[in-house]
Amino acid sequence: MGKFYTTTPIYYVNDAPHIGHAYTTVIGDALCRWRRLLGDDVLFLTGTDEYGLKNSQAAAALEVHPQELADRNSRRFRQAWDELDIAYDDFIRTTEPRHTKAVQAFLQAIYENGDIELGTYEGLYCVACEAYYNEDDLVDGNCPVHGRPVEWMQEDNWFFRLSRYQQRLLDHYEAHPEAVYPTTRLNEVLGIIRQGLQDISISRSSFDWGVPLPWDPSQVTWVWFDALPNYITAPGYATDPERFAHWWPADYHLVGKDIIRFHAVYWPAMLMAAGLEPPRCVASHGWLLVSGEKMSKTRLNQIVPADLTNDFGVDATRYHLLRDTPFGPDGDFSYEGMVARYNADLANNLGNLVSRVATVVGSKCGSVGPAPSPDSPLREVCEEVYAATAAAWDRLSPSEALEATWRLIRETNAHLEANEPWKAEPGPAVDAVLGDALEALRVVTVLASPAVPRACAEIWRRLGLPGSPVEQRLPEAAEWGGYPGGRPVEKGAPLFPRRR
RNA sequence: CGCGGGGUGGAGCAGUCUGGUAGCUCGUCGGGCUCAUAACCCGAAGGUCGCGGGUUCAAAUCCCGCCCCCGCCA
Repeated sequence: MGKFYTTTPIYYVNDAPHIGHAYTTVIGDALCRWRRLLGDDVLFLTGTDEYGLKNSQAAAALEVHPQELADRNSRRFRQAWDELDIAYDDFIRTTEPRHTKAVQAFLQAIYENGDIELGTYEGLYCVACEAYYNEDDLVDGNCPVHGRPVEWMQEDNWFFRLSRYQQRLLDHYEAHPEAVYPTTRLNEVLGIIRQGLQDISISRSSFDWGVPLPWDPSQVTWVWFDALPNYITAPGYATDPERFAHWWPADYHLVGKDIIRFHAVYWPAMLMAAGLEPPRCVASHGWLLVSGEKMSKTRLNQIVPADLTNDFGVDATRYHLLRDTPFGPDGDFSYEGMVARYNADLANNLGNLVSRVATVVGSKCGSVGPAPSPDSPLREVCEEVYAATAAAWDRLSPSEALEATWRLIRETNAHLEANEPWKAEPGPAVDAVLGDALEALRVVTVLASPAVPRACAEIWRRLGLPGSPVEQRLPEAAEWGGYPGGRPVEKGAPLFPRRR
């Protein structure tokens, strides 16, 4: 089995977690859970981005030290992920010593390769963006993104010679078109590169909340140049070369479409400049919109994960994020949509199937689950469903993976309907039908466990199976006939009570 | 201006690369079932696939033009 290293962006700590952050993180978590089922050696990394002018200013406004604000908000992200059952392997904070060490080694390597040089930067600067603007980019003299006044800034800065990497990046993407996903984003990235790359200023002397440049401690590293290397810090760059060699390059950097430029243009060039391999794939998803609008603090339309987990539960929240929005385009989140999806897929299909099977096993089999029949018509469905589910996860399409898995639930409902075991006298025929249903549920429970881990563990238990779904290994665990029979089956309360 | 994406039954999507009965989920209507969380199953209605040309025996699918929506240009 292979290694599988996947990252989420590290989240900026001047903001509280909302479902946009949760969306990326849940996708990464489910994907990694899937790979663990396949037996892969998995490293799933998330964390927080804590340096930079914005954090410094946010802290000043609260009259606390930036580190204190970072501590406070980083904890909020951890809590949010705990509440969503995110099984990260490492949670990195850019203010940790291990990261400082890695960033400085990384910068030094690029510096020694001659791709960081001194220059002068002056211009109109938006503090919120931490970026300079041309005058004609401004809207009414204000930042086009934030609508706030810009400031005239001038500094002697260190520049990364990004312009030297234009051709190498194009060559890289020609050789590895799979390195940006989906293809529409690759086209966008190629467009950005072909339009010409400018050298970028990577240091700041105007404030000190950042990683000092190793050769010029009067300057701190620009926040993006410090943030991106978190992906190499965690697997051990500059601290554990052997471990780093095992994990790098990353298999997936999951990112929102707004930061594709940083991840698919700057970051690969930075890695090349430091003599490292670029990531295997930068996978960019769209935004979760709320009523067609981007979530933002100023619009006050942010939805925090706890709003949903308190109301619907952890599994339902995870399921909705994974199932409702295809990976790639923007998706629109709505409460109504979530209720509809919850009722249709979780309550009416999965939850109700568990209930009806358990009830009939109770009345016809004395609550002892019979074994499935080897030649069940569901057997072929099960094989097709596994193949489709696995293929969908492989192409980073959780919504399709779940859609595929749910087909087995529908077919099982139909199979029960066709045989009506509740009408028949107890006996081998009834046993076979119910054994088939139990077996289908067993497979569903394994396949759906990356998305809805709690419910799947509970169903597993109610079926009388030993261990838990996460201990199973694919593809064997999806092969027909794994339900042993003779196990006590428990009815239990509805897993997903119908809403409204 | 340029670059990229999108426009498919009431809603949300797939199909477009590799032309050839337009598929899925939800919703609606009719029927069945009454084991189950008024859930489940079967069937039906509903689309000139943004518009106009072209290529072809045949186009949602290829080509040309246009309209509308969105994103990128930090």
